[in-house]
Amino acid sequence: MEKALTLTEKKRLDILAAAQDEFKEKGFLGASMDSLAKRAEVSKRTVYNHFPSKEVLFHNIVKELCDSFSQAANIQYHPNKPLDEQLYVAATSEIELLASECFRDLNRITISECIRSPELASSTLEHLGQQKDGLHVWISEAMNDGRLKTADANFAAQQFLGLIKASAFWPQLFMSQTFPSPEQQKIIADDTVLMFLARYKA
Amino acid sequence: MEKALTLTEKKRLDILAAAQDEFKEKGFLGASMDSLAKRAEVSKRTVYNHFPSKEVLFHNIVKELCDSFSQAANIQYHPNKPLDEQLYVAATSEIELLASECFRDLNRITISECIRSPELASSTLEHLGQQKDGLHVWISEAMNDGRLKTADANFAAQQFLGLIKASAFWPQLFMSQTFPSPEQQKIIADDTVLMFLARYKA
DNA sequence: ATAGGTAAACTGCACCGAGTAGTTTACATT
DNA sequence: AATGTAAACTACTCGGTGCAGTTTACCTAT
Repeated sequence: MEKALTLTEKKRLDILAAAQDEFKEKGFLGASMDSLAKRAEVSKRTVYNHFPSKEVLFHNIVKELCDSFSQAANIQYHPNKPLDEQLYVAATSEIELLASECFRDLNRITISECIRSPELASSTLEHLGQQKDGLHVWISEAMNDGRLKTADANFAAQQFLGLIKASAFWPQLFMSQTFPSPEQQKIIADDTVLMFLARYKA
Repeated sequence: MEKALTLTEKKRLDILAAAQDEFKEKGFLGASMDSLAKRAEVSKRTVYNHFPSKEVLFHNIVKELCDSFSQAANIQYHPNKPLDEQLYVAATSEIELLASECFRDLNRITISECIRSPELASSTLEHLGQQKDGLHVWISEAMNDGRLKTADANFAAQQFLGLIKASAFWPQLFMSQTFPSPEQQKIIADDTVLMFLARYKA
């Protein structure tokens, strides 16, 4: 079996792709099913054959985007490796996530809707909420190991991510700033680790 | 002249108040002029007597909210006072800003629109963009004074604010978390200053 | 394997009811 | 008589449906 894309399946993918573009451009309310169907080069009726409503289609897009993350990034605590080295890996992989096209797409689509729809916020969060835990657990273990000062590990993780996102997420999302270059990314990662360890290193 | 609110002026204020609620609840696209007029207990015609279009009304709301900040918060660098004390004031006043009802209203109204309308983003930013400069200048002066390690003052200011917003802004905006209690606010401010000085103190 | 037939999917359009921003009309209050 | 009002109205777009006719996919019979 080669590509073996039945026409129906192909149309379905066309619709999903077009819907993603439409929602990304205009948001949920601004998106129009007519315009979306035209984009997909598909009859509107076909759209409704695949998805019963605009909302269902929207949630399909969100779920699809949520699932499209390799979802690794769960750093493991190593008692013997230097802390800065391990944290640098964590920072780099977080920046890489923030830089990835699909993650930025997901946020452009969902975040503005989340302000007025807490259920969407919590469902997306829950749908991909593990990577935050990764860092939190790492910090906990390093604290228990006596290599970091004891403190609120959750709060510390929030600080760590806040340092990164302040330069490599929020400005790009709302002020359409360009994403940091690889050199800038390295500075951000280095400085985040530096600052974090300056505060928490035992 | 006492309160001397002409009936026309009173209606104008009713309309502005109702519009603010409507936009805050439903966003620009979701808001309806009919519902808004009903909210203000005013004929729709009256709305259009005061504001020629939905867009103009929206921009009036945004401008009004922008102007409603006392806009102090511009901390002054004092070569003799302790750094932590001065920074603590800065952190506290930033948190106070983030906590203020009108600032949160402004953000609930504008931020989701900013994702798809860069012009609105830049115009609002410009309309209240000075308080960022305050901290930036303070850090610059402290660096020139030799009391902070020399570094990119802009980046450092971004880190400082990022630490605060990670706990007292973004989670509340998108995940409708409750705002930190005064005790939590104190922890955030303390820890932000602590971390910042651990990294930058000369 | 090829031809033929069937069922499912797609198309394009007309259409529905609801709701939109914005305008006009006709009445009521002062 | 003058002003401001509510209600009706315009011209549209929206999400969603019904339907008639066409295309595709697939299974069967030769």
